[in-house]
Amino acid sequence: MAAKKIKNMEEFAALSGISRPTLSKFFNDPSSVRASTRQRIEAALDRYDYRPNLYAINQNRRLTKNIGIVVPYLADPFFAEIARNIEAHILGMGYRPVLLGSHGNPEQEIENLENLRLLKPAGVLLAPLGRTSDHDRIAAFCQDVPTVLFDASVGTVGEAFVGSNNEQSIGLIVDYLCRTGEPPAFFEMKTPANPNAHKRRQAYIKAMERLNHTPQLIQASGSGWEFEQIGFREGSRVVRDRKLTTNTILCSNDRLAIGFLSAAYEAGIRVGLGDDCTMRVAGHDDHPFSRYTCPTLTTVSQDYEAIAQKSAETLMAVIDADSPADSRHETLFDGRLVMRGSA
Amino acid sequence: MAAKKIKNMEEFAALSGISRPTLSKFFNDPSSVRASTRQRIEAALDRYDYRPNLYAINQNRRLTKNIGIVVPYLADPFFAEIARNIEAHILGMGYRPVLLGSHGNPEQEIENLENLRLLKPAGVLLAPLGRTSDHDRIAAFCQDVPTVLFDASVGTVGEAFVGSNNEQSIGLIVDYLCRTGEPPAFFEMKTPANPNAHKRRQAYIKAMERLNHTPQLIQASGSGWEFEQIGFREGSRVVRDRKLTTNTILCSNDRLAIGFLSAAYEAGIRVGLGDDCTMRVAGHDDHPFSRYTCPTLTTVSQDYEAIAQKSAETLMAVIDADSPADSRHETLFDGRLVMRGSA
DNA sequence: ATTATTTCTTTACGCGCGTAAAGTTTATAC
DNA sequence: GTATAAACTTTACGCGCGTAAAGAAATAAT
Repeated sequence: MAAKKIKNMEEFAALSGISRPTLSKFFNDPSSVRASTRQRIEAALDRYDYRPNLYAINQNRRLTKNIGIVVPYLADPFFAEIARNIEAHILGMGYRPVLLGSHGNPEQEIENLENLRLLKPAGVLLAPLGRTSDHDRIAAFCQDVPTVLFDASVGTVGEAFVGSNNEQSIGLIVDYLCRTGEPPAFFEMKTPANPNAHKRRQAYIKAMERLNHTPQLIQASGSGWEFEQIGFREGSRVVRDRKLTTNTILCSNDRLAIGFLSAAYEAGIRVGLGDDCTMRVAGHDDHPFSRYTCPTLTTVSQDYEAIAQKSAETLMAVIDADSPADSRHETLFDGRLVMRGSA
Repeated sequence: MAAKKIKNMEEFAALSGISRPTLSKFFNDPSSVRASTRQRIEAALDRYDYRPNLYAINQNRRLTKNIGIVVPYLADPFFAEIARNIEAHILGMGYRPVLLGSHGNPEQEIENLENLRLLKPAGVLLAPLGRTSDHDRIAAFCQDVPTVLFDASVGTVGEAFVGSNNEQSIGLIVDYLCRTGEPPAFFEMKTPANPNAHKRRQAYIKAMERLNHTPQLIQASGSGWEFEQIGFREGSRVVRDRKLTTNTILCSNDRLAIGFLSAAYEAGIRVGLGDDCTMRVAGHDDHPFSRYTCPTLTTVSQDYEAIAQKSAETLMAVIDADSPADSRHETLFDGRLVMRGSA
């Protein structure tokens, strides 16, 4: 990599002794040129250090090699983690990931999509906000850009959906909790930001009825994405009132559970399985922090890596098919029980 | 916003009755055209729904309106939160934030910078990995692109640095801990990923000596960015061995403290200020989760918003000056003591 | 060696926009 | 009302690359 600064492909062609159209072919797909010329180009490349102008490349392309990734909330380690996994897969497939967070804001979500549109992406992986999303505009976007939804769905929008099987996973942990102690009450938000919450509530009710128990819902007020705070506030109320008919709480997600555990601790209530414990708490998602709560949180894991990989693969399939698919494909991954100290 | 799809600015010019060069001026700066024509354009804009092609715009510009934001680890809520704040400021200044995470990987960090280079950004806000960063290549990047470092510095690289005043903040909490109980031991990583860690260690030693106490370092082995895990592992060892000559632990950062608290809980040691407590633990950063630990974590807050705002403003100043500054400006924000339950 | 095939070079045009130059219209000043 | 400045229109070129077409060169097949 010498000092020489190279302005454009023309100049690099002159210096490397390869015609510009051939270079252009090479940069679009190195395997599309003869092995011998490829070597010559690569040799020249580390002598002269040239990289094609990104804007000029994409100007004429109808579609770029960009893949948009949109998640509802980047400061939530769950999404940060899944985004990280997806990024890696996108890169591995020779595409450029562009990561955007919606900050829990529907308008930001739409703006992210509109900004992505300007990038002429080959496709988009979208984890929508859910209930608060602007459904129509998301649908319109999916019409124009190949889009795979993950984590949460918005109606039947998008070419495909990859998520977790809430019925299975909630059933799993309800079974476990009932088998090992009192049947759980279900702790959730009254107006949850995420559509998975609805499915989880229904799955909870179904599982409880299957086991001949009466479902009991605890619904926290509050909105937004400060789940821990909501879990803490409502959790404090719950343990103070002592109106519960059970000592076991199943939280709709781990972040609520983290807040709940904190509230229980502050109230001097010992949570867990020990003899001195008076309460059990379980969560859902296997959030990165759930192994460091006090006590450590029993939960159902979502397979981040599997969801990431399947999402990326599905999008690639849609892009390669390039005609809008005749059917909308749904992939739901089963959860796995993660037994820790809290239940 | 009618159906009509518009191909390019030429076409929009014809439909709106405004010449293309004037439109070009408008899109680059709406206030640069007469108010009356501006209204005509805006009226046409929501009749026809046209947006200039991003790639064509940027092709001829030497610099774009892009601002790169690079953080070492997006799955760390601290960085996610600060990135979120910075993004908002960048947008408010009429620029386009491009957020990239380095996943704790120095090569990824360099690749992020190289990718940013292709975007011809007006400037970059970089929170470097620190010790493991490729200093030379970061320095080379800063030579070409106006860059402001934040959170952690790399030598004296970059046009400016915005961070926190570790000497003040560590001094603050050491003072507090000594005033209210036994002087703290300092819990940190032996080979910390972050250069702030070194400054904090030195600040701790200095503060202890100032108060005529003997510094005591507890250094956890392990590398990477799984701080909670390292804090948990080493914390378990510390509370098991009982070699400590003090009941008070000051952790180099909140994530270590979170792991430590979890270890203490598992070991049945009560942490906090109550009569039944045998240990105090404090952290540093006011991490988003530190208010939900058990007990809640006493710490020193970094002013996320102030750091974000100052970083963005400083970068703008550097960009507007457009000549490399004659001096490197450092801004250090003081920490604020956040008293919670753990110490 | 001859033919067929692949890969390359040469030449040329277009993408959508920035932007400069020269001339024309509109607003502001007197 | 005229003079002057500001803002606009018209015209034209360039940016760096994708890509098509035609011919030359290198490789593979016979």
